[in-house]
Amino acid sequence: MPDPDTTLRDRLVAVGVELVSSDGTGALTLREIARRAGVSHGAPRRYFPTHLSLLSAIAREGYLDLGRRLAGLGDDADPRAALLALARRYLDFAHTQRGMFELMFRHELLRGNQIGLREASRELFGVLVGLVGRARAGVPAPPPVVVAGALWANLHGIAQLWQWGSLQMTVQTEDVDPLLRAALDAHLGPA
Amino acid sequence: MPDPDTTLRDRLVAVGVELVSSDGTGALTLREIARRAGVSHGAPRRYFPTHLSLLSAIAREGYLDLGRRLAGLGDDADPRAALLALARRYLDFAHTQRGMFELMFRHELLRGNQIGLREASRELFGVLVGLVGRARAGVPAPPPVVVAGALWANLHGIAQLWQWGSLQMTVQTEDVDPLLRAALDAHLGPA
DNA sequence: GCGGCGAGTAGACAGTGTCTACCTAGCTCT
DNA sequence: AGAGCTAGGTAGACACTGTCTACTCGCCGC
Repeated sequence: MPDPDTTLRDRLVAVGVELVSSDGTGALTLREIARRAGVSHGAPRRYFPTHLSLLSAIAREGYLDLGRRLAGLGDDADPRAALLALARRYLDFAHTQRGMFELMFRHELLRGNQIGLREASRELFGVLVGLVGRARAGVPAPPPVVVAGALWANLHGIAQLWQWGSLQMTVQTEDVDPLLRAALDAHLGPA
Repeated sequence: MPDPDTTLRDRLVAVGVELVSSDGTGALTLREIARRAGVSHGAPRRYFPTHLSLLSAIAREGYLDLGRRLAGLGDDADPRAALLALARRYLDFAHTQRGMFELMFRHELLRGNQIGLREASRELFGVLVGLVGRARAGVPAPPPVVVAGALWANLHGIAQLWQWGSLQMTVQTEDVDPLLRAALDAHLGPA
């Protein structure tokens, strides 16, 4: 049911977001998106020169969503608790929004910086660096930016490996929380 | 130049390995592989019922390769040095074998356990657990298997994020080594 | 000698992304 | 008011993809 009040550009992106959520990344065909938006398969070309650019716009929506979910955590009084909350939300996003998460970190999309990932993740990373700095106040080395980088990588790796069951098989535990806590303790030092 | 001495099955996989190395995952078309193997596009079907199963066989080769590169590290006298070497080789593999690395961790391939990833990674993980256990001898908690899991995830995350430049942009450093050392120190405790 | 069969060919089919020619409603300008 | 232009979309072609099916050919055991 196409809403005539919104522009086709927005409708295409919205349809894509819904489609990747319900049917996964494999369903994100240019023609299928156009079909669900109620236009011919040539119409998207007016707004997106290539299929990849449309996918990028959809992925961008995912970054905005993730950013919204992690917003406001930087001001928490207890930086350590905030980091744990951030980690959980990150994992939860990866789990509940599988398709979108997969799309967001596709190599083809990120190469060439088609989407505003640079800006989106820089902001997100800034929050992380701030929290890490406060959580490790007084610890001289390594600098917060390095610890934050390693922590982000850790978080992302856990999300990735956990998602397809590689970790469940080796690490015998039914939820990620112990792993998350271990990672946080490791990077931030003992509580 | 098809070698008539090897079976078509092996030739297809070999061609795929070469192709993904030179032209990336996008070039791994069923028809192109068949073309380079010197057979018609229907021939692979005799050995691989579906395109995905052929890709899985190719990815499997990647796991074997990675396993070979990490082999022998478990016996090192200094477990910490061995872990650093392992981390570097893992990163080096991800960097020099981009296409293969990307292929190996595709969701579609891993879902359904088409390839022998379970076995391959379990063995690899065993080495990791052993090294972690020795490096943290005397430390009671958390158990080595959890630390190893977190460490593996960290390693993988660094490889992934580093590969597409997300980390270079935020963490301002030209090589990964500081990040690797920071991660190792974090998970293993101070040297 | 011959039937069966493993191994590969050839073609059809639906579906894809891209490109190009076309159409058409709505606007501006005289 | 009427001509012309253009943004926004249609329709079809093209080369390509993965899958499926009918077929052919050479080699084996009997």
